[in-house]
Amino acid sequence: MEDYERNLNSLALEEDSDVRKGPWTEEEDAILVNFVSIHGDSRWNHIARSSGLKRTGKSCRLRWLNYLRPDVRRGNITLEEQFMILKLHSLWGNRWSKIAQYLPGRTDNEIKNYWRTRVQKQAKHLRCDVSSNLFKETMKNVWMPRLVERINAQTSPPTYDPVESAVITDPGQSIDKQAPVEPSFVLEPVYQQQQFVPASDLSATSSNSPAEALSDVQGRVVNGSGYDSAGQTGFMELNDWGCDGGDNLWTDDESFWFLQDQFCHQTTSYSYN
DNA sequence: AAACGAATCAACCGCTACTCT
DNA sequence: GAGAGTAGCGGTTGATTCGTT
Repeated sequence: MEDYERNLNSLALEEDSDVRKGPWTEEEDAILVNFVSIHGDSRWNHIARSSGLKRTGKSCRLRWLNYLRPDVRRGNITLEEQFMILKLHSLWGNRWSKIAQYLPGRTDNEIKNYWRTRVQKQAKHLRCDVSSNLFKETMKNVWMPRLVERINAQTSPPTYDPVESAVITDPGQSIDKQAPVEPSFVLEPVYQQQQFVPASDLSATSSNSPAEALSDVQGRVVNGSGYDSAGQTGFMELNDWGCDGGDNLWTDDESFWFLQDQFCHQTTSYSYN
């Protein structure tokens, strides 16, 4: 009996040591991409076994979803995406995968990381809890309006080429081929004249869809048909409005002191016409 | 140039929900 | 309806990168 148990344990150890963990190699990536192209992106345990990859199905799935999927977007979170994350998080909380559905190409992992590293960090600086009403109010009344301001301040609208279905940030330069094809929403070119609702209304909305949520604050509804039958939106063609990837609300000291000042005095002095 | 701490993000883990037999 | 297998989600960890001294 003891021998039997010992054998079982050693077998388990063998199996454990046979499973690869840690960073994926290019070779593994290539194998996984190949198998997914043949078998589709489901039945991950089957893919893991039949591909010869010494990975778990779970690991394969994660690698595909977060990295290898062709529509994964790379680069910094844009101001518009930051706004959407704050807005949707205020509606749904830590429902990362749900939030990610409305930020095409962004993964739940990425959004979760963004929240933890940027947003929670600011909360820590301000010595308050992210779940506190005070923090939520600050986000609603200060940070989100601040984001809206900065989005508005971006001056050069992109050219949308319906033929290429891609955003051309500079007509002289190459087209961003990563841009989603056939976006359901396109910001109107006159967005610089958008009228924004008062900051205090930002979370007062009962809207349950991101398109509504966004239009709540933009005042001006974006073009497009909304959601497909699966409830998935094509989102807005918002990326790269002349926003170089480093443009981040949370990283400059000026923002921090500004926010801290606002936070301490609990003033809400924003209004939009 | 080196050392160190902070920030970032890919990957893992545990759990729950769902599907199939 | 029960149980097994699998997919998906959110929390956490740890390796790597970046910035500062």
